[in-house]
Amino acid sequence: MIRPKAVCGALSDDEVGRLQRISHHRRLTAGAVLFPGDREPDWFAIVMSGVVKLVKTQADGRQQIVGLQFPGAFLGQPGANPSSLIVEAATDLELCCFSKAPFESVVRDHRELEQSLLRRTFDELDAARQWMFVLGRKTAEEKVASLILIMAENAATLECPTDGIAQPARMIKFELPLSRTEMAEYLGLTIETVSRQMKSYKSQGLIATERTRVIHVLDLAGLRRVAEMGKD
Amino acid sequence: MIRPKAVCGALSDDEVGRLQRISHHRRLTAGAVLFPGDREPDWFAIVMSGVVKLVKTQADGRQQIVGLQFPGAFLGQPGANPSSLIVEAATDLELCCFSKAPFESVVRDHRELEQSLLRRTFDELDAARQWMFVLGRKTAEEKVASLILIMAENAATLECPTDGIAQPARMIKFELPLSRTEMAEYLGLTIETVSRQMKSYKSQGLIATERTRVIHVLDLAGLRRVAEMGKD
DNA sequence: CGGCGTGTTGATCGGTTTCAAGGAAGGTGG
DNA sequence: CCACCTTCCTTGAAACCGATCAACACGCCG
Repeated sequence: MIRPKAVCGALSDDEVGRLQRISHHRRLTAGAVLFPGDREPDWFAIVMSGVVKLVKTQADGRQQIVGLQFPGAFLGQPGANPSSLIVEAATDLELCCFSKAPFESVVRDHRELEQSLLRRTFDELDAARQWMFVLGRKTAEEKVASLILIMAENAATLECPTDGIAQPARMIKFELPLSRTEMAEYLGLTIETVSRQMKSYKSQGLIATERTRVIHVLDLAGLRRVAEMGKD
Repeated sequence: MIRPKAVCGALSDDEVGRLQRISHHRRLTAGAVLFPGDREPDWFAIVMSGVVKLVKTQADGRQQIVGLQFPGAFLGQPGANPSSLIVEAATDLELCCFSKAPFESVVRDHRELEQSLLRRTFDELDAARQWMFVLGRKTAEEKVASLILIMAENAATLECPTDGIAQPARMIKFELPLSRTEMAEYLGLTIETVSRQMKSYKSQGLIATERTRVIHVLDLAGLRRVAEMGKD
């Protein structure tokens, strides 16, 4: 259940009911574009399952993924200036969608929702800044490890919502929601460098892989160490 | 006058009056630490003049500036989870400060203020993501040019609040609020690389400098071109 | 004058990109 | 079921950009 993680976690049951009445469920397949980024979106959504990527592109074709949205995340910025951001399904997706006008009217009637939105946006901002550190100051080796850790953390909280990745004993195994290309676009690297780093972790016994997309984290502490300070 | 740019731009005169009654003016000198980042701040502020830097640091000493706050910006995140961010005066500063409890009570009574805060935070998030593109995908040459452009834009809007940097004819001259070290920390580069790029722009006739801190932008369009796609 | 902080310049090194080729997985049609 | 194709990923060699190391210049202040 993802309600407690989503914006609606701040609401009472009957308020959630009102939201549900104006919501509609939607399924999308990987690669689908939710918001093309060139016009004002007229709807919002909560991610129920799957992963969404936020992409900045430049005329010459360079792309940078500037955010990933996991289940529980809110898509769209009610009342904000439009931002040129392409929002795309990284995996198959389940969404809980709201049309612009009805949702905004619910927000008007429920201040807690707006506050929840503000808190969530502060968290997003913090995550973005954390990632700016990764982009600006970490080596390729540290970057790729950092990304795997984020994915592992997400996978762990999805399976076991209470305690995240805390308990050390459990085996961590999950499917990467990103292709090598997407990993590179998130990390500010090339796919070749990503590939080489993955190989290096494998030979160090930190991870193992199945079919390139399924990751076993064999040495979580070791991976953390690498993500923080490279091979030293 | 910076009121229209700040959060209080959304308020009526007497509401601004109420804010003013709970505010106190503060001056700080460059280098002063506003929030050390290790404990919950118990106050907020609006930047009246000067530039504030937001810094992420790691145990091994690596630092990344993850945001700059210019006049009109709001400091602090009412109701957010604490984030480990060091907030520091890049230049001498004038602030309009609010204690936590009184400000939050004004926010409770004035929803427009909260909405304004949300909109502002969406804008911050957008700026952070824009900068993630710079950090992840731009070359050193493009990075430094991008930074100079941001500074120029800010300087222009400060002098002439109405129209930003639009008019092409006017001479743009301003003092850099950042040292070479800080520029490097914002760009994910070393000071040497920043220095070399500046030299290169000078020899290309894009900029001129006085005493290393005062910049004349001689060819704004050229600088924009370089910031977007390097020397091609 | 000498010392210190800040910025510049030069030489060299190394990590990452680039370029190029090969391999594995999955889908399609015969 | 297999040949073929396409896409994604891996691997290798070479080139290059930015980092590192080191020395020097400049302004400032005691």
